[in-house]
Amino acid sequence: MQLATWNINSLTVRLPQVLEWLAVHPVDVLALQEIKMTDDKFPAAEFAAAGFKAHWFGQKTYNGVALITRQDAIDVVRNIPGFADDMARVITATVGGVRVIGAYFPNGQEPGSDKFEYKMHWLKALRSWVRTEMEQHPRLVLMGDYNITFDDADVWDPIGLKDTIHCTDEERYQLRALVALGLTDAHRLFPHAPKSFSWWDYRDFGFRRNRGMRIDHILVSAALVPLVKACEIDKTPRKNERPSDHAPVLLDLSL
DNA sequence: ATGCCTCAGCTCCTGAGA
Repeated sequence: MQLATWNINSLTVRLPQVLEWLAVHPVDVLALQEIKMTDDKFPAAEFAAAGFKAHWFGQKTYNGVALITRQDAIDVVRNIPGFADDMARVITATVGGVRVIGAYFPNGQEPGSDKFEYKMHWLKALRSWVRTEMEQHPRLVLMGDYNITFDDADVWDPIGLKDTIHCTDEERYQLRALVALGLTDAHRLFPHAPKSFSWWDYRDFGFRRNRGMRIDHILVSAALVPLVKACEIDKTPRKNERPSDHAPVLLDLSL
């Protein structure tokens, strides 16, 4: 079983690239973030023509998430039950016996800002949701754009970016608290080249200079850890003429 | 430096992203 997550920064613009990527990587589950469209605009027919089913949760202009699957997804839940939120950020479903949560974590903009406070509240609500889901689903994957680095190894310039957004102690504490529920960062189960990032700024040739961060993550529950065969960031789509600023992250499971 | 990209939208600028 193969799963992947990709923040595509507008599905309207990136649909051809997503379909092209799926043709090369026919994963069982692809979690998309920042589809940036209302539900009536979602290109379900195009995915169906390519052999994929889809569940989506969008909104106007911003945010929006989807799960693209080869087989049927069941028990679909949108956003975090019990947490009032006008932003479309989370979609959960069961695929092939695995509970999959695809999430677009808030950016937070700047420590101390209202958006940062919202990010902290959202992170606590998500943790509560993941805990609940883990109780019922031993096989669980939480993947998406976390907008948080684990530590300095995930940052191209840890000194210059110290205590800035995605790198603050508060955010990293919340990420560790998620892990403490019994999740494992699949990427770190394997050796990777130093400075393996999943996002690069569009500006100043960020990708060419590898000035990026690893903020897109795949966390797996304990029952899945022995089944993880590989976890890789695919930088190929970032080399497109009009790329997303994020690269997809792939997980290979013995399932 | 409030910018250097990129995208959406009540679109010739602004807000937001990260």
